Amino acid sequence: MPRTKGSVTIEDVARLAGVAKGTVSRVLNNYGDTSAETRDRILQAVERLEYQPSAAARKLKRGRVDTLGIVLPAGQGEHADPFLSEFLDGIAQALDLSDRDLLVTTAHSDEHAVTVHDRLIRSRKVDGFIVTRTQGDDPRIGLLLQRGFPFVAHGRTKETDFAWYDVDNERAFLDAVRHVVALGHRRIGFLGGPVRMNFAIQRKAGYRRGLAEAGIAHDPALEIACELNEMSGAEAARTLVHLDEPPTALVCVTDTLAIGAIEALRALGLAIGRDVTVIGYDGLPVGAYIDPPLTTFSQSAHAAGARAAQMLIDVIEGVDPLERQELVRADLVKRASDGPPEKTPKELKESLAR
Amino acid sequence: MPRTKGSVTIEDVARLAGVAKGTVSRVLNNYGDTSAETRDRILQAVERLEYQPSAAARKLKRGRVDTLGIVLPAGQGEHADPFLSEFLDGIAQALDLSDRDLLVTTAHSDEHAVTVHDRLIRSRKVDGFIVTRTQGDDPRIGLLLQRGFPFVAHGRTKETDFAWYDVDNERAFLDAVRHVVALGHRRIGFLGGPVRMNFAIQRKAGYRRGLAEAGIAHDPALEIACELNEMSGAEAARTLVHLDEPPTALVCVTDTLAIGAIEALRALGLAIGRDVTVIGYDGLPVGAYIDPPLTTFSQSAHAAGARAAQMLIDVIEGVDPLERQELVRADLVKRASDGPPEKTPKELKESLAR
DNA sequence: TTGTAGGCGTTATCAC
DNA sequence: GTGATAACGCCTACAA
Repeated sequence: MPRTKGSVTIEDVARLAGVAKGTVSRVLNNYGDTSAETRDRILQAVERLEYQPSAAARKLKRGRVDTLGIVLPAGQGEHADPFLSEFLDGIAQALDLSDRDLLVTTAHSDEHAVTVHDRLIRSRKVDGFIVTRTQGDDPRIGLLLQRGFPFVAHGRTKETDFAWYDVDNERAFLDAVRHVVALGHRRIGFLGGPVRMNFAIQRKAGYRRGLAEAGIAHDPALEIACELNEMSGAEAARTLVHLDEPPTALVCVTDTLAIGAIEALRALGLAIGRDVTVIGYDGLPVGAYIDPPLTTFSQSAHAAGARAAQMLIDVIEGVDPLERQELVRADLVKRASDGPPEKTPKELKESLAR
Repeated sequence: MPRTKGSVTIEDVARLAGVAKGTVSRVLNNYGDTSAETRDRILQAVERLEYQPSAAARKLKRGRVDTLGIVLPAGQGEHADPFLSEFLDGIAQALDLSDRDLLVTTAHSDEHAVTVHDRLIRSRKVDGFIVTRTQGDDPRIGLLLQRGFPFVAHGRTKETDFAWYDVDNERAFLDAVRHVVALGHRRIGFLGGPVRMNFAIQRKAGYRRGLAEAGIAHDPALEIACELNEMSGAEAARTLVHLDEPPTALVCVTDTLAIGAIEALRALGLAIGRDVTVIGYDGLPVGAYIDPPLTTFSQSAHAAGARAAQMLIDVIEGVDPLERQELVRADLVKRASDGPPEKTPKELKESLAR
């Protein structure tokens, strides 16, 4: 039976240093009222025994565990979400600087996610949560607000009275449309996301604003709501390109959709960046390795994770959540999947007919 | 009604049920010596108050936290390792079934990794570790063995007296060489990994065995040790292809290297799968989206994570670690980056000279 | 400046 | 069967 081998307690340290455990505790927590001499003696004992306070005992007394929690969507069909990996890495990096750790759990549905958050709160395993992929009306956030439990959301929701870190989605898609319009496109398709996702709503708004700004009439046929996987993107691209007046540019709500679209269009013999322009969003590393390399908007998942973690730490330490709301811009990463339209929609249509 | 403040304790439940807290505890831990009547009354109170035991207090008494730990390499240069993401997802899935959680930390060097493991052990935040990317001589495993702390390694080391889950790396690379030999290749390059990594050593052994089996003389110039990123793979590919007698097939120790190699070779105007065959290893989803889709060996990182987690749980619960050692096979995932050589090495060389 | 003691929420060992 | 009560390891008033 593997058991925790004789872990050193504060008692051991006290004995070795010849003081009471209370004194050891005070030194370790920087009360500053201990004499330099005993202080040194205690620290030396700590060093020698390699003493570290038990997280559990400490928690019991102080009510903090120095652990942040995150509940991820369980991997759908073996494919881990690359955005989340980078986001996690960013969190871990920020935590490393603050001697805190990250508890990771997964959930396979919205209700399950709420259950898991609740369990973690009640078992007091974490001090706060980072919530990702927020929805317009998010039950997790509802729970957290109701419980008064610290958290930071990556992305806003309808209600916004809490701490969040978000990308200016609307602005990014406005910029995307401006970009393709500047290239000469007038017929611009939009591969959107599930309507319950808040970011999908915001990005669609940006797309429409871009059209309006350029004086292009909005055509509902050019907007498709997709699931967030390649297949869905491929399907949507095929649908759009077979319209009577197909778009010469596709603005996609995520890189994953864009990659699926590119796959499908190439299979139809179209030259990406010349026959059809495709623009993604996320700045995933994968994007650089597909053919042609994907032009996209990048929000640095890594930076987002790191910043969200730090914001959460602040909130846990008592900062007003409303003082921790940050909106950042996504930047265009110009690669090779965009370019001036070499065909009119009509010519595009004809080239497919052959 | 769940109150926002002051979490429910066992005391609250006891009071509501009109019993002593000891009794509540016994019911909750299935001692089975309680009368059916009080049992029901207690469970009802638990339900009503939505009581959940405090993990910290429980830990203090029982010495278990129901939390597994993993220390990941900190993301190098913004690129999260896709293998690890899937591995994590597998762990999470297994844990979901057992009401345990996963504590994730990162380390930016080998020594740091040891420090972090040590800190986690001493602060008793986890019951055991999953160790990934083992090295031939691994300091983390040294520490864990010395401390007598439960762990499972994904990959073996020199010493193998502990629980591990590993892929038969040698066999996979033997198979890889057999595969390209069967296609007609005789000049076969090897993009290896850092020599301290155990899997790199094993894969190289498989490669050499494959050559020997086919009666092909081993040429040291065809073997290159790379770092595990695209750039390194690209560089190695360029070096090999510019040899006097370049290889017509490249067997790569990871998909990441293979992807880098493909990038570089395509940039030189070579047709992958015809001029040069490239084979990877890992079965990363990305591989399916590059051009051409990467032929690779798949070990299902997801399955590995799930299995490793379950093995660790077994070990924590007292199973002899030596009874938890598993070797699995990696299977060839045939896509389109391999094929019969259309050029001899000499012709390949000439086509590059132009 | 330092020692003593009570309590955080559980579980386990006693009595009854 | 069930109720007290003593730990578990730490922090922190309070006393000395």
